[in-house]
Amino acid sequence: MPTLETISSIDTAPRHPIRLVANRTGLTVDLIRAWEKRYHVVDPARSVTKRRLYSDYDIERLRLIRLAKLNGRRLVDVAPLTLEALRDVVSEDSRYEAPQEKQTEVFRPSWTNPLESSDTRYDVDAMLFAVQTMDQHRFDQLLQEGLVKQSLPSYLETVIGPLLHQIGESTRLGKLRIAHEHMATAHLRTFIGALRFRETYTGNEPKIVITTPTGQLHELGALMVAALVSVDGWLPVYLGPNTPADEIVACAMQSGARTVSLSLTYPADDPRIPTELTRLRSQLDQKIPIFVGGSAAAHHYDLTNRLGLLSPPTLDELRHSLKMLRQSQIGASA
Amino acid sequence: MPTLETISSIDTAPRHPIRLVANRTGLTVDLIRAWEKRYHVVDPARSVTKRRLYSDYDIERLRLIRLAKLNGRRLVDVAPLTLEALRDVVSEDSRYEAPQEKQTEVFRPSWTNPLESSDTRYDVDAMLFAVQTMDQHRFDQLLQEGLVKQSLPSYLETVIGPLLHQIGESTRLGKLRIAHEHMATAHLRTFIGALRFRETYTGNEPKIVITTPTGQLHELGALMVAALVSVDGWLPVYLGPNTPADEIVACAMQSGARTVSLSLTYPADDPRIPTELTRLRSQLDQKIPIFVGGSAAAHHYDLTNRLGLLSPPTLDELRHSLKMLRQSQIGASA
DNA sequence: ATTGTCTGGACAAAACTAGGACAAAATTGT
DNA sequence: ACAATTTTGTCCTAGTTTTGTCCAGACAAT
Repeated sequence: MPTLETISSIDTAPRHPIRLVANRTGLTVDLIRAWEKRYHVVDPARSVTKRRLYSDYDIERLRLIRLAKLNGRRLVDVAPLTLEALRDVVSEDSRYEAPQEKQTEVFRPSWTNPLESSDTRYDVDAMLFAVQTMDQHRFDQLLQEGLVKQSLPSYLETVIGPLLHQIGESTRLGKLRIAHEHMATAHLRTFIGALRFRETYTGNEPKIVITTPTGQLHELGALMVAALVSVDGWLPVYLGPNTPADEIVACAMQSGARTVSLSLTYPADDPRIPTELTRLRSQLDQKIPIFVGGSAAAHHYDLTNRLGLLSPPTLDELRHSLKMLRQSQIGASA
Repeated sequence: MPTLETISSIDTAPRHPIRLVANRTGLTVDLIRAWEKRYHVVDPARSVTKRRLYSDYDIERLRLIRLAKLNGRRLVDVAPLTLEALRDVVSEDSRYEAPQEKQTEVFRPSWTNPLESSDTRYDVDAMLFAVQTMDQHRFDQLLQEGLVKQSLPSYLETVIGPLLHQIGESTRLGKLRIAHEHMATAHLRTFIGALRFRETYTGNEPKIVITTPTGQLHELGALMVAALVSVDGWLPVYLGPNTPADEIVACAMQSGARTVSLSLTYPADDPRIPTELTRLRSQLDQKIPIFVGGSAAAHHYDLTNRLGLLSPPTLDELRHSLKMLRQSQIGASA
């Protein structure tokens, strides 16, 4: 069984000099010594000539204590804790607020430079094949791999979007069974749903209500939007599919959302769409813009135009519009 | 499980410095002190050097008072309230346009289960409260916290199950809006969906097809089963909701599944249920047992009995049946 | 011989406390 | 509608505690 052990076994053999510990933990050499002197945070072994020798265990502890301090803990309180207790404390704290240390954006290539289309087409084909053979593990693996190759926005636009389209088409043409489509959809629902929790939230983000109107049961488009906007510092209030206009209004008011985004896919000509959109626009504060997207949005161009709804043709344009909106509304903070 | 603590009701032990409280509540340090000075909003313990030390209880109070203020309450009015009274106030406010009168005991559930400890009831209450106030972050946090306190199976049975039930009931009674239910459902869909990926798979697990039959659109019950069985070494082939019998059969055959599990919730008396179940049983290899569960399974007791379907009344019994099944088939094949 | 680590102590910056000042915002009175 | 009053968030000062950095002289490592 090929597993990588990270948690349980940490080497307690003392061997690292203090300089290395400083580099790994982000603390200064002086500080490590001061902590030891004052609070016995660690008790490193010594070489024959009294040099401090730290174990991996010590390093992990120091790392965690530093994080705990960033979250507002006092050294006195965390110093005597065991490694496990420290882990608990840090993870508890991190659930409340984003860690002060912003993640380095090294691995986020610009979304203006998406991968070669041939690459992504290959990816999508491989995914379709995994679906067809009901190889869930492979499917998941491909999804994960595709994600690390590029930024989340471009991934959504160049991989997930086309994949959804292909799955729909293939099912319609009989290349995939309904069961295949179901499995893929269920899997993607979990996968995309988890994407927005890759971001950390501070609580100050402007909110955006995301859903689909009554009659629209396909939620993956809306979910993609939720993942997308969370990258740009919005907090999605995601309601799933099939939400009546009244409820969207109530939700927007209660949550204090700045805007609303709807996704339309199937059926494209559902007669409830005009009714619901009209109702929504009339009941919602005029200062709150409404975005309409999805493959069926084009069918309602006249309507959205007349109601003053915004329908950016691509996810990229949606992002751009949201950025503009955010800049124009720098104001009250709770 | 390193340390199991009695965190269930809020800890009153003073230990947090003011900085951490500020981080968690979103208030400034100055403000916390000002509130204490003027209205004795909290009365933190002191360290030997007069530093303020706050308890979790204090933090929760401050959090709620902040929410109450955001809803327009005056500090004078809310300052002397107890935690419970504060909850009621905030909950009432957050209902936005509440024409209904004194339903102050909103979330003292009439529904009680002897197996359920007061701990988990408290958890579920807190979750419902988070849903009602549309505090997604808090909701997620509570879900995560609840999970680390116990094993996944018991968590599903004692927390998630009752939570789903309560959300359904509260919505039916008008205590929650549809928007609240949607938000909670969407969030839980992501959360529960991710649970089964906590397990590692070797590829040798027996497979189980999990879905709901045509007409049953609620998938969370089925998803819970998927998470549950993955703990016991099954590989769920999860198809989402609303799968026709033919497709279930095709999926079971292609994937080589050993068994099938269906979840029935709403509508309980859908006429398609007997049709679909009968069709499924007749087309599927008789050696493959079919499990039927969910709150509506009881409505079809006669039918399931007649068809030879298994309907374990609890998740625990389902687990047990699956274990038996697995043992008997391992013996038979090897 | 140069560089790094050790101990112990000194010192400065940051964080906290108490009390109070002040202005913006909300509420009340006219 | 306007002014007076109250409420509320922020800021200031001055003294204390906590925490990070620096220094000096001795010794060790390369």
